[in-house]
Amino acid sequence: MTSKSQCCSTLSQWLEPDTFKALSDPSRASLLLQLAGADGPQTVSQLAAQLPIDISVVSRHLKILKEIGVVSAERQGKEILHRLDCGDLIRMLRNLADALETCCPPGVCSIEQEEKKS
Amino acid sequence: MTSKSQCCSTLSQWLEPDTFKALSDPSRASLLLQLAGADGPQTVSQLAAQLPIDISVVSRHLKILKEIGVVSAERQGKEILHRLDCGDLIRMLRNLADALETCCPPGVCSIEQEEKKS
DNA sequence: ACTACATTTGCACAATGACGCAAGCATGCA
DNA sequence: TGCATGCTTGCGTCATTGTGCAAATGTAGT
Repeated sequence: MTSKSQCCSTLSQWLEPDTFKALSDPSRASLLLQLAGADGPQTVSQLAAQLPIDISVVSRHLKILKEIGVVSAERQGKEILHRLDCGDLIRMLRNLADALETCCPPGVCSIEQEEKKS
Repeated sequence: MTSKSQCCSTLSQWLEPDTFKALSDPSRASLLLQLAGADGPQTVSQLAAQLPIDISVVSRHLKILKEIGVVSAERQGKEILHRLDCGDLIRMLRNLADALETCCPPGVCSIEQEEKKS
């Protein structure tokens, strides 16, 4: 009923632990960076060649990234091409930022509220 | 030199595994929601009372949330008041969203690129 | 059908992290 | 100084997860 409980439900909607967990591994972050930096879709082998981990591990990491929808894959002959597909992630990040801003605007949740610091 | 490598460095700047790791735990997400829903700063005891975990665990979770700067604390007598302080997080989320959008605009990284689907 | 290449899966192991309990530390009050 | 209250830290335990190797699966070409 209050705007507090309102913003809280909106916030919980975007505070998805599973998505954050998928992004919390350094190897997976490196994979995302590689995909972002490449000028075309990349095979598992190509991605594994740039990382100090086994190709089987890369395969598993890519599976996790596909599950949260930031990477999409497409078979092409013997190879499987991977590319970034982060439209959903971008929307989620912006919605979360908006929800946080609504929940705790500057001067309400931060200390500056009463200290008027500096 | 290319816009690809440019966006890639910007992206890596905001793809911080530690921050995501801190947000990837359900108990910590609950704590953030509680802080967002409360109308004032909360003590450790108050927060622990709403969760099915020991107060010592809550204390540790709050420490992690303080380390990434989404929660700030202030001693008041025997109690320690916690509040959301998510300005930095909001900025990080928006910067990451912008970096992702620059790196992989619709039609470049997603499959729609060549399929022009539907 | 056989072979070569690309990827995934089963298995074992080590590292990490969440958890509860008990003890320790800090603050305020009698 | 002694005691009660609020929080943090040390320690042991258990579940999860990242990892490599080897075997299995899938695909294309001979």
